[in-house]
Amino acid sequence: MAEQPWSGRRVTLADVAKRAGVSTALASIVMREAPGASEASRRRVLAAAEDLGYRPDVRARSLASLKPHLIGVLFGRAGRFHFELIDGLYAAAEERGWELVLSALTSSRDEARALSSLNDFRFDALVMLGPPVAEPMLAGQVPLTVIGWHVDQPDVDIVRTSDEHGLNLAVRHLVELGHRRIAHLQGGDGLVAIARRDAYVAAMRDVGLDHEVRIIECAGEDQLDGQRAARALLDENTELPTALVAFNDDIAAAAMSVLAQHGIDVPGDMSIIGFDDSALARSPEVDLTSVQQVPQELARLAVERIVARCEGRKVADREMVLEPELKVRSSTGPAPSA
Amino acid sequence: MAEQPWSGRRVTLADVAKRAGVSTALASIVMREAPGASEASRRRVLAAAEDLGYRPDVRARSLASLKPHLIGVLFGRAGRFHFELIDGLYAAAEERGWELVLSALTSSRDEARALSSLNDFRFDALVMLGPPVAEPMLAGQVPLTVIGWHVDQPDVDIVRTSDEHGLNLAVRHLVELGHRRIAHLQGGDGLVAIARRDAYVAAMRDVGLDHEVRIIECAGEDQLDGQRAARALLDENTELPTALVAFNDDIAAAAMSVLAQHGIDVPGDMSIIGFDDSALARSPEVDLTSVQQVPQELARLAVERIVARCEGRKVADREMVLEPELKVRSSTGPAPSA
DNA sequence: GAGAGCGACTATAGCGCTCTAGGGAAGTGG
DNA sequence: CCACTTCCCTAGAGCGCTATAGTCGCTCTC
Repeated sequence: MAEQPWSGRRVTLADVAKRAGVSTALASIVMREAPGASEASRRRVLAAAEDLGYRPDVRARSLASLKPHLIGVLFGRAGRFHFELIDGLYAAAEERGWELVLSALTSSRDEARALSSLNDFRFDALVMLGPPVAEPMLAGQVPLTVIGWHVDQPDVDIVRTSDEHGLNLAVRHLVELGHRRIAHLQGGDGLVAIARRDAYVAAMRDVGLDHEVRIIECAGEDQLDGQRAARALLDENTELPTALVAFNDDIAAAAMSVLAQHGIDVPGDMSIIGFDDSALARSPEVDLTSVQQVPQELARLAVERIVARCEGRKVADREMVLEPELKVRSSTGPAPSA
Repeated sequence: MAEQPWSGRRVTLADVAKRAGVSTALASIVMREAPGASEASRRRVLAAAEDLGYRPDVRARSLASLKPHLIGVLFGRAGRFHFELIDGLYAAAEERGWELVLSALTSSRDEARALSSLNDFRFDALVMLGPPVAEPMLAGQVPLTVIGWHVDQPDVDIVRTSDEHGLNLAVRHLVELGHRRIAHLQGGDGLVAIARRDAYVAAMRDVGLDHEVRIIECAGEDQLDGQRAARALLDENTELPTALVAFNDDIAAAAMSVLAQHGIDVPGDMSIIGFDDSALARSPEVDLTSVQQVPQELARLAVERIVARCEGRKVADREMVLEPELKVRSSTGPAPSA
């Protein structure tokens, strides 16, 4: 009865076919870039589609097709890094004509819930961005790719930046600058935070500074957490480190500003290194030396491998680890001469 | 109970119908809670569905149905508040058997792009969470609801918290405590920031403190922006305000910690009020007086009104404005006696 | 000249569901 | 006993697309 005023009938494949004077089957062939159409009709169909402003209906397409070309994406509260990952996923998926179906993990919506509602779309592969869990349910039941951390389960594809390599670069950079008392600001007790902490410890051992290992724990990975940790460090009244390697850029920047307020010069008195190389680190006011993660690249690799897997191609290694670079900026400098 | 839902052929309505010994039509009636099934068969079908672990295929359902029961959601980089909105939307939609289709707005994926990919799902209503734009495209073409800010266009439903009322509460609370020099920390130049700033100015006028209006601009709405602004304020070397009303909790908390480091006691020397009443404000270490927004409530109202609109019911007012409460905590106190 | 092969196209059967039209059985009223 | 409901229920036609199995001219080969 109440006719929806906004609903002009949608343009369908049949409309396009009619206008181009071909069958819907042929129009379909053209639209999905399948072989079997002559150049002439290909052009005609494409022109008709363009004229009518035709866009295929994802629901119908994925229903009818054997492979829906749908990637489910599970994400948590998106910090900047996660958000850029999503951005990258969109770009990579679009490039291949795949669609993304997002599902959020919130406090009141756990993994099972988010998954089952995603499942109602019948995706053919799943990407998890977070929150980092050690054992994703569904591992092995569906092609699953985890971006950003390591899981032990087999049958899970992993794409991540090497924390080991990143922290190695950071520590070595500092050592080369003459630092020895290098502390780590750990960002909470999440899987990633632990991995980076362990990587820091390993890196310190590598350069023979086991005995200098010093870990300062933050409650979480936000700026406020970094501030509190930095303040706690100053209050400790022990000998200060000459360099700090933080879990991420937020914490590093927050610590930096606390130090500045206490008259501690960066990098004169203390050097600081972040992680992610986010926009924050790159901003001129902060100008933070940081281990670079390239979310677009991680996303691209993840999609590439999902597509490969869905097409039945064999995938070489289950875990792809990108070796990050260290972006050196003005927050690191020579160790103060004792 | 449930089989492995992700391996092998999926359970369809036909399977459920067969097991229950009824037609798919009847099974469908039961599954979508339509009238026209006896209690006995209703129970039988439900049991069969449960046994098989059946979940309807959203694609097929929304394809076949006249109203897909799909709500498109456009969101930007989600801060805590946005994320809680999404959470609330899920809850409200689920309650009514509707589905959400999320689409992210990123730097490289503008409104048009995000919309057209959403459009491929043929949603029947759209919710925008951000970024706040003054004139959403698609206004009037599709039932559109904007959560959290005001737009002038007709044909757009609006659900938001009253900034006017919120800042009025904040200013009045401070005035009652004896404050006169009340400044505002403006969070960037977004639509919401401007609205809150104007609301602050109006509130000051209301209490006859026009001449005390003082606005401190932050570059954005993050904690770091708040820190910088607070530091700039202290550096100004002018008479300090005795109270600060911030754009949001993040900025307020950041300012608070800067003040603390400068030996300025909160609330002894200066009172601070935030906005959102986020988890941050509620945390015991921060314990910030804040204007409360209830994202779940905003989300619920939005969904309610979308459903109403799609069912052809008339909707009373185009704009719903929730009057927030002020949550008083320990960051506000009597003005220091001059 | 009969078959075979090939490229370009179409007919049509689904995909998993919704929903209208209608069927049969039981209940009601004259 | 025959309408006429009412209540359950089912058949079957789509929704917009994909994909398989053709059809239809051709050219090529022996």
